[in-house]
Amino acid sequence: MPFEQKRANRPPDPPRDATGRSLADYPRPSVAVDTAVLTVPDGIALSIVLVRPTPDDEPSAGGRHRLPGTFLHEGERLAEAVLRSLRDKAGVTGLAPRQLHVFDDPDRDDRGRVLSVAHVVTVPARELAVDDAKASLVAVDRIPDLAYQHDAIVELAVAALRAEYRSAPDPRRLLEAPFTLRDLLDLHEAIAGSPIPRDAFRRAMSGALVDTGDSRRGLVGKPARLFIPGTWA
Amino acid sequence: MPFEQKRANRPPDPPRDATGRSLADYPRPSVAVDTAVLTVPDGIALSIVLVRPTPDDEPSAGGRHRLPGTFLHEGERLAEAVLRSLRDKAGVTGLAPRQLHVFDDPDRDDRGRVLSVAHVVTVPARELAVDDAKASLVAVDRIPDLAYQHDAIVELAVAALRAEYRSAPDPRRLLEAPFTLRDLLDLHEAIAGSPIPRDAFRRAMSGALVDTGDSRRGLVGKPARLFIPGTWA
DNA sequence: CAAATAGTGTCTTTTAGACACTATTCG
DNA sequence: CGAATAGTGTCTAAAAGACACTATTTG
Repeated sequence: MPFEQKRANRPPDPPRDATGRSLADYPRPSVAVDTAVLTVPDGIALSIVLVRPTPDDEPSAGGRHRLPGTFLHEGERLAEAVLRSLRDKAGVTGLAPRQLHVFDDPDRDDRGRVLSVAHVVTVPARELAVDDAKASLVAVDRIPDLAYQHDAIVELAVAALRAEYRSAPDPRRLLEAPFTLRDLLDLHEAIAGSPIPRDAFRRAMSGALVDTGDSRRGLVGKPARLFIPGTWA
Repeated sequence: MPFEQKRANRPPDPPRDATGRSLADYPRPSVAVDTAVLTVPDGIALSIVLVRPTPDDEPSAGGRHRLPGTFLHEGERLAEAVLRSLRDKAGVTGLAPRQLHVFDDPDRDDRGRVLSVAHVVTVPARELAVDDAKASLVAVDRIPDLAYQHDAIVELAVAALRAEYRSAPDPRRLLEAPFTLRDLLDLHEAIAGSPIPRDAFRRAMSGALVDTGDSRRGLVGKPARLFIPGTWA
């Protein structure tokens, strides 16, 4: 590829600053986004989308799974890049990616200096359509060894989600309202990864929920009341 | 400046990836670091280092104060860039910068696309030597309007520090050990920005402190026992 | 009716704040 | 001694877990 052709893909040279230096004088690393896509498919296990290894991967990936990611395009916001990278692997829209951390290890990628901005998004299972040829859904306590130090991102993502769910009933709207307290308890136990006492949970949540007055019948037993999240979650 | 000379400052072209595309084909934004340097000078007010406006600043700075920052150099880690940017403005070493957030607004800087990675560092007042010609120390509840949306960074930095000090006596080693419980209380009140009940604080902290057996005499009153932080803080 | 699930009442433990008290120093 | 600061004991209120009980459904 001739040099001038490559150059055409670069952003135009920015104006000089007051000291006479252009921003082009500073080295510019490539910037990537990598995203932990979290969901709770069956009310049982907190799970994450992993992209299957492909022959196209660089050697440093070592045939391991990785998180979905992409390079930042020109003029693009980080959140936009995250959503773009997820459209093909899982038909999801309307998400709010949250930043976790910038990984800046110079030797993380074979292909040169790449800064990776790790993100987390949370998706209701009903809205997640994973392309099984490209990716798979794996419970977070069954994660294999990942490429590009993506294991660290998974840890940060899970910790961030757990922290959010400690202070509100359903801050990421994983449940379709209205829901029963049992639905909510199952969700919280899946996210926390540990059992939560039933009655204490009930009272802790009741202040943040609005009783719709309706009920839902199960297979057996007393019908459960249906709630919607209160005003502040 | 001739074109070839500018190019010499750029990083060497990285190798191609498996799809035949070079990383140079992706646009590469400039990357900056901006840092909230927090300290508690007199045991009274949580304060931050602000860089005075200079005639060299770009128009978008609007003559306002800003946080210390710099552009990322070639092959440099983000934390290294943070420490380098602080060496001249405040003679500090041995700090552990923590990332807060990446600001990616495309219009944030006049000079082109700049990603800014916000950081926070916490410095004991005794180790901070602010060059008064370049910067000043301002209490966080007296912050003027800042350039480059740096106000948002200050808020994140203060919130991060407050969260840290809610769970440990002195996680950032702002006090020189050994210290009295009064020293520690004053520090916590300065960071929290609100009064803390004396006796409850005492009992909450006692489990995380080790009594040295020594005391320190004040101007009047009973001498206070001296403590050092326990093993896990 | 029994089994299963939903929901409540009450006890205890823990924690934090309120408040009053004791202890030791300086002038 | 009084003023000032350091440190403790105890009461109360709020929150959380343990546990047992009641309530309502299906089969």
